[in-house]
Amino acid sequence: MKNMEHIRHSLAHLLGASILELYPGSKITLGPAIDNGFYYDVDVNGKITDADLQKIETKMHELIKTWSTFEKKVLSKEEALEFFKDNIYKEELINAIVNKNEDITVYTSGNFSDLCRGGHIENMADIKGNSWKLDRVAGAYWRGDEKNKMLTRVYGLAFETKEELEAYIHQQEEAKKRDHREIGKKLELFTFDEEIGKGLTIWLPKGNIIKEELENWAKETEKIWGYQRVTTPIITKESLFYTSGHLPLYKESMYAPIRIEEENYYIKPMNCPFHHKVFSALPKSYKDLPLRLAEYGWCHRYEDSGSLFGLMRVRGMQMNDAHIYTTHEQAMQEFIDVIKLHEYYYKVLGIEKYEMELALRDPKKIDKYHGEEADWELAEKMTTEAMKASGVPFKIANEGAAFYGPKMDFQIYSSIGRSFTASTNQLDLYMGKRFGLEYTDKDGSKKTPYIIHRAPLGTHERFIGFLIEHFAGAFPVWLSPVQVTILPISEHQKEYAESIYKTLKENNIRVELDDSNESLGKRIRNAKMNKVPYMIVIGDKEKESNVITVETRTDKLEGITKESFLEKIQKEIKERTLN
RNA sequence: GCCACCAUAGUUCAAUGGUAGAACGAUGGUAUCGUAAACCGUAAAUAUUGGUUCAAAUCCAAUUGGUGGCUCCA
Repeated sequence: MKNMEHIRHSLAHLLGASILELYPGSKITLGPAIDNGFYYDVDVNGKITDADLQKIETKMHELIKTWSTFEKKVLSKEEALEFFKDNIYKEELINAIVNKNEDITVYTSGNFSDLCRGGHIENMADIKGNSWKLDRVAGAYWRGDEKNKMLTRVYGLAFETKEELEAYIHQQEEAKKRDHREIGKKLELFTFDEEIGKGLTIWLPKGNIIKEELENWAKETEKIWGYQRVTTPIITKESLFYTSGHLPLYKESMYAPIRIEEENYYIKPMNCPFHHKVFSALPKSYKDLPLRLAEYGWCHRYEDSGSLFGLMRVRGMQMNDAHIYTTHEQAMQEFIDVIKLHEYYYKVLGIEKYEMELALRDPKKIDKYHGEEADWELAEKMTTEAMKASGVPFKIANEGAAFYGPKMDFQIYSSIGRSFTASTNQLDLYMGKRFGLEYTDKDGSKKTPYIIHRAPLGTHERFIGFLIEHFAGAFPVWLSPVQVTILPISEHQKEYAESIYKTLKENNIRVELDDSNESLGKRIRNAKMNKVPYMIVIGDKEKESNVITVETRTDKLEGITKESFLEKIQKEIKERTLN
């Protein structure tokens, strides 16, 4: 794919050149190749909107005819600064190159020269005219820093052939059909309301079934895995968040305080400090550890309005949260157990291919992290070893650690390709000290527990958003809002249909009897569009033979009795079988 | 939050600055039907506020909400 990268990079040059011609006085900055094409970030003299893309594309087609190869030239710092004298961005880049003691190279094709490390196609004529197109306009901060000026980024798609480009575009369109926002609307799972507020989910009855099923599963599982449930308030006096250290760091993403009786109360953005208070409520012995405290805590975060995204990024969220307080000796095993718990959950949900990311400290933001160096080193060592011991595939990221400790994240990608953290498992050697938590060890000495923060099912908002896309709305039986639809062909079979409905209903199956005034074909269509896993059509044949025909999403089970169907579906629900 | 764009029945879409329409859905009725849309009728909308104009869904501004990115993040 080296060649593809060269093509994309060359096209970025062409894009930069075209923008300069159409918008004289603009300052071009950086234009790399990316996974599906290329972009160029420009400080535009004027304004580029989506409607202008065609114009730029036309210019590119015009210019490419005058380009052939890229000529390389090495410049001295002075020459380079002179060459790019009106461009402060290039000036910054040149100084950075000089600081790294690298050559300053400029590549020229046609009458366009750009500061560039190299990596171009040999001959521009080899790029097929219909294998690329401009895609969209976006904003991007210079050097990715929000304190800097926002530049205009023009994205382009580029592939080796026209067919590949079309296939990519087609695939993107298909992916959009899985978008949880679309499916959520069609299947009536959730909604938002302007008057209630941005990012505050309204779970409709059908979506709420999924949420509750997931919750029940987690409660059942955590009980088996030795967790105890607690309930803590959603608001607290501000001092709690000073104790935790969250307030100075996260104030911006917390809802403003409620002032009452001359005190400030905050709505909690996370549950941790509350669980620490549960720990310290009663004296603890090493015999009490590991102590696993779980809660479906209601958290609210005032996220930037621009970053909200369907269910994947919301302002109000219910987290599958728990904190595990351990002795120093137990911490590693507990961390591994949480990884195993993740594996169990993913297996049941049919999530087979995944890679965990172990987020360590970012050396560039070392000030962000609290606590002692020795604890950090230990925590990073322990988590790395635990990951290895677990056998779960993972990669290390030297960024993204929480301010109190390293974390293992499960990254998911939305149907349109955005990435999110779905689950998390964090080792914290710091907060225990901060909250003055202690337990009495065997020898009578007081020790600070280590804390594991974990949410294998993340927030249910995001996790269900992910599951909607994962299953494309066709949930396994146990999660399906409607599990069975019964369709009597005509009024003549209504009574028999009702008896089957009653049997299933009495056995806690989410069954619907659709005897509405519509044609059978229409009612079947409705059931299929609603992704109902089982459909039972009742006609005279069934009524007389006292058996039923059950259709799954893919199969047809003929002539089974309602008793054996009930047994089958109950088993599938109990075992949370995928289908 | 920042850059760009978008906003018409519940939904998906129409409508040169000059009478807001359709389909599905909802609802009332007719047909009682064997595997992905039966037929007839009814109700229902220009996000909000202000401005330009003889006249605004259409032009302008602000607000609200959404979309694609950037930054941030479960």
